[in-house]
Amino acid sequence: MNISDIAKMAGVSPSTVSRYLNNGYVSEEKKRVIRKVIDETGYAPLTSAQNLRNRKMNVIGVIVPKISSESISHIVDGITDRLRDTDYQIFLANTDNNVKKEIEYLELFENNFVDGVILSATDFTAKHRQILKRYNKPVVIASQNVPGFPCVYNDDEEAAYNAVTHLAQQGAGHIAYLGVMEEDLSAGHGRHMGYLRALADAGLEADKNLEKIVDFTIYSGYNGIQELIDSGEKFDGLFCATDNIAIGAINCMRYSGLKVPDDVKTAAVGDSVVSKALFPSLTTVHLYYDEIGRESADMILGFLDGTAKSTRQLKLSSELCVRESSTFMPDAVS
Amino acid sequence: MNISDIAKMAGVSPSTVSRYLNNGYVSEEKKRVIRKVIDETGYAPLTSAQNLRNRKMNVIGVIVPKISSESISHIVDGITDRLRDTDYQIFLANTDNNVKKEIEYLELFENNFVDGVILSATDFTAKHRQILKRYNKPVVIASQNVPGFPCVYNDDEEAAYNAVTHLAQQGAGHIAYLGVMEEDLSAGHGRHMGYLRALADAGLEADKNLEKIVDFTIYSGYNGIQELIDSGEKFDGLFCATDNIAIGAINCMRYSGLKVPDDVKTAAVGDSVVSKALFPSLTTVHLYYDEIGRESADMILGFLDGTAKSTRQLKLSSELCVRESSTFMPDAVS
DNA sequence: CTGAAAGCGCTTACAG
DNA sequence: CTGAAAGCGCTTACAG
Repeated sequence: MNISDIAKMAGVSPSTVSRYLNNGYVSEEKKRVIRKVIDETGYAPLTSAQNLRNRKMNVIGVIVPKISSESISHIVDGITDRLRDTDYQIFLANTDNNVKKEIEYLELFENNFVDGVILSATDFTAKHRQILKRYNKPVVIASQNVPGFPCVYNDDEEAAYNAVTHLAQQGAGHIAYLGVMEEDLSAGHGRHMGYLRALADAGLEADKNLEKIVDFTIYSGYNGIQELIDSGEKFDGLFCATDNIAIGAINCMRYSGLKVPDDVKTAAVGDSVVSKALFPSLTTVHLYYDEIGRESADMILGFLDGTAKSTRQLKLSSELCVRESSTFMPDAVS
Repeated sequence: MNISDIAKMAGVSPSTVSRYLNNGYVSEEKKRVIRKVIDETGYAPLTSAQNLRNRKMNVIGVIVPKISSESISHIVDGITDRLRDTDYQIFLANTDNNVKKEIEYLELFENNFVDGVILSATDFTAKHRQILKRYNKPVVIASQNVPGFPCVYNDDEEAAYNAVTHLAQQGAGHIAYLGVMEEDLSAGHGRHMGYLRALADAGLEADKNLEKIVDFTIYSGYNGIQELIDSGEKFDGLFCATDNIAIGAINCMRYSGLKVPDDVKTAAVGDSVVSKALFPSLTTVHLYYDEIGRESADMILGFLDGTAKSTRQLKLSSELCVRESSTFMPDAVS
């Protein structure tokens, strides 16, 4: 069932059917009969033929490090949302935190499947830069600030700054830091910088012995704070680069007899769904990941339709959510 | 840069280049020179032309209700994993729990983009059935048992049965139920049935007043148990259809002065990442969603390569994870 | 307003 | 082992 069949059944030429389907320079009479035939047959043009002919896929490639991550899935939700009323579909590529896979997809997408790419990388390497320098399709980097390339990202520095400043205001004088590797420009470097700047502005001394680099898991947070406790260092505040790290850390502190927030005021960044439902509920910073997705999609759409000509960077703000872990413990418990 | 350009540069015909790229019935000498040209130019065949010619997309469509859900993302992880070493890519369609969108994608995929579909629906309607009855591509239903159609699913009934039986063994005599709507065959109907069967087998009486239908959110769990408490009904056990419901419920009980597990032994289904890190940690049933993804992908691959000819249903087992919420409260707390 | 023709880039019988 | 030819289904100048 192709366009010629439809044309025959409708008693017109394939050109006319095509015109009906596209621009629509067709007489009302023929429109009627073509519509009828299409309705009856359920005909739909074959996209691969259209793609070949039009050099257009109507698909956006979305490369993400891990789909089973709350932040990533919200980015994807945001993209989906923005693309909803367009003709574009999403082609999702999951790299499983594997930089090699990421590069492969970038190269695959350059000649295939998609009209543009939204890339959420954890680590933007020289190789990334080299490929994107001469990429033949528009690319938007979601959730990371990469100067010189189109990107949409959170102000991680501000997020951390606000959380740590809040801890200081709550009376914490020795605020420990549980973060992730600096190579991660957003969650790693950015939040660490915010932590340091907040300490400085609050007149507190930075202490390398109170800082630990862990990874993104709950367990890693648990172990990280355990080491700190075992080392004998004293702290009355704790800032964690992510909610998951904080969840693990709080759990460990509880089993170690340290009370949150009484002994250790704690805050993190992420505002994951559970952060509100934890006990104590977690003071954390809400990052608008869905906005990142929406704005990234919007930006790529701009490049695709020619509206946006020059490169651009969009930085989004965040919102501190003060909860029990830095303030007070509800009565019911004691 | 197309196959003819490459052919000219290599001094051969396009047919030979094509053969080099595919079957490979080419002399060693020409292979060498073609390889050289391709390496230098970075040429890659245009997929849309191949798609048109071969009537093959090398893409699996994956329709999911919500990507920002832990179980769904694990299904997607599993699919990605199984497809890793094949030529297939994933085309992800996010329906946002909108049945209409689900139908639209199903229809879209019938003539476009993909060779086969993995569908994770919450609600399998008559419309679904009607479309899939005469679908022209293989479809596998992930995470739901739909007799007559290929599917891979959890034994939800068994999962609930084991959890509730465990609560009874821990001494709970009045086990409340916080579940989701029966239309959801898996999380709703299946787990409810398991709950009822477990009560019966434990010699406990089912009590409609101890059952509440809520939705999938933490808040809904909170409110559900609040209503139950307000109604004055007494219960010393609680089974929740999902972890999130349990998280909300436990939180509510805490604020209401009910101790978990001392006053109310609690269990759920899901084994989400946080369930281990909650306080008390949550007794729950681990469902192998990644396995569902892997097996669904495997099944569709079987249909696509012709290995699998007849329809089939695959039911996966689960694993009860006993934790604090049904057993004991660690010392550190009291 | 409409149709015949050409062509997008690829692959695969077919003939040699 | 290799190349010329035909064709996948569509769209868009072009001529009328």
